[in-house]
Amino acid sequence: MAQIKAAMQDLFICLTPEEQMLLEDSVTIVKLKKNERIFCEGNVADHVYCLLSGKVKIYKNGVGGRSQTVRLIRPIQYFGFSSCFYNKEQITSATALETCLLTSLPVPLLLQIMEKNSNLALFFLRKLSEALVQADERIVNLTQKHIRGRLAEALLFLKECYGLEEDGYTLSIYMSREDLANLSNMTTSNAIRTLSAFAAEKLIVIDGRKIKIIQEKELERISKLG
Amino acid sequence: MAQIKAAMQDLFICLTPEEQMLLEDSVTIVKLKKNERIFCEGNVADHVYCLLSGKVKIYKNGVGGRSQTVRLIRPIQYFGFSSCFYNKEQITSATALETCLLTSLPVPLLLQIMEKNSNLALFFLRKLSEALVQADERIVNLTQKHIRGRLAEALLFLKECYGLEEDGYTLSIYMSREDLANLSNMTTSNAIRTLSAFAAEKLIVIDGRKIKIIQEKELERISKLG
DNA sequence: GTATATTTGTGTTATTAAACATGGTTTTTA
DNA sequence: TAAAAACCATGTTTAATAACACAAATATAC
Repeated sequence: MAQIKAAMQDLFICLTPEEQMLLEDSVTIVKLKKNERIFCEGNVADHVYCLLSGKVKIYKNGVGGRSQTVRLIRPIQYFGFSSCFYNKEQITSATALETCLLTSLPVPLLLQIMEKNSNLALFFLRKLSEALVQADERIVNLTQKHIRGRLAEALLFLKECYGLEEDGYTLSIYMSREDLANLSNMTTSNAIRTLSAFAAEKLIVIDGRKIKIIQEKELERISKLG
Repeated sequence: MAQIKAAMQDLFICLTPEEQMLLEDSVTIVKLKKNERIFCEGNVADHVYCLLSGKVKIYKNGVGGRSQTVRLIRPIQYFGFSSCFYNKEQITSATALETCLLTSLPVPLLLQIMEKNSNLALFFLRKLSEALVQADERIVNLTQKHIRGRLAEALLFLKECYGLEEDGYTLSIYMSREDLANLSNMTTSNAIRTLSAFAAEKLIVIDGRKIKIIQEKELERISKLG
């Protein structure tokens, strides 16, 4: 528990000692296997989640069962809170991309604390702001850029979000081509094809699911240009 | 001022009488002409706006100067707040679609009040939640639906957002085809063409910029199907 | 009220990306 | 370990949409 409090210190420092104890008592912690679902569209949105380790994708199923990843979660990020304070239902789904350690906080308790303690409300206000800013950026990137631009953007985003391995080149997330396609709003075929094209142009090196970013500047150029 | 307080009562009832007075003193009210800009990308985000009358579009300029409308604002909606609590800069632009009456609230004061009064923080928490839920929906709608689906969706959204005229058919917003295209993520040509197609299919009636929704059910079907 | 600019409408062409097909890999599992 | 499943790769075809061009209609400015 001390470790969890340490990890979630940004949240816990908003609280009084009494509130901290209240929250500690009702936080549950879960270990998830790869591909396990955390919640899905239509579920009652009665928990806010904090990812302690691992990687999570948030997505929506659109027309024809096509899945669109709306955002990715990295450790010590909160998620699932968008619907809690407005809708009663989740309007997205969340799935573990690899083994994860996850805490869940009950929304009624959070609301109860927020009513007295505005620090906590302000905490989630900032998180929501951040998510909204990123959603707005994403709307434009996904709609206006062409395939190469979207894939370049996605690769740079993966680097930004999850970082690189010790070699300083390899993305530390290994995604299937399908997941990459869902992130970049394209078909799996086109993700594969465009990835091959980038490799042929020596912008990246592909080794199975491992992707090395070689020419980041050029990827940035492609991403900016659209 | 009494009228403004009445219009913004959802916000004012969150406040103590003292806080109400503080806010009243620093609220400014502006009248805007059609096409006047309220803020643009990169501006310091130091105000939250509340639209009292008129219509406002929030948009981003993407690659190649193409503009993408990310959301529309109707009277007694708040906007500009996404960046305030996270970024210091606006990441979108806002322009009046017609003559508007607008109040602006200084962010530092709002934050000052929120620190003591969590009702206000919760108020904006709900607004942000709502905006984020809608942004997530929008990501999927704009990326996965085809042109007819996107335009049908846009028309239904305009009805939902701004309502109809007294005849019960005519959209009460008159947009240029270009604005409609920017809302639906397509070129102006395609907006014109698809609108003509809908008219030929008797789903709508076009009279200049006036659009009558005739077969709403069928538009819903087209929108859902993609 | 006329000239000018902007918007709308429509046809044509070019480009982009999806759909489909097929074969080779790798991973899972029985 | 063998069989099955899932995934990756690539070529071909087809559909969707953007780009371009130009005329007509409308709005705006002087």
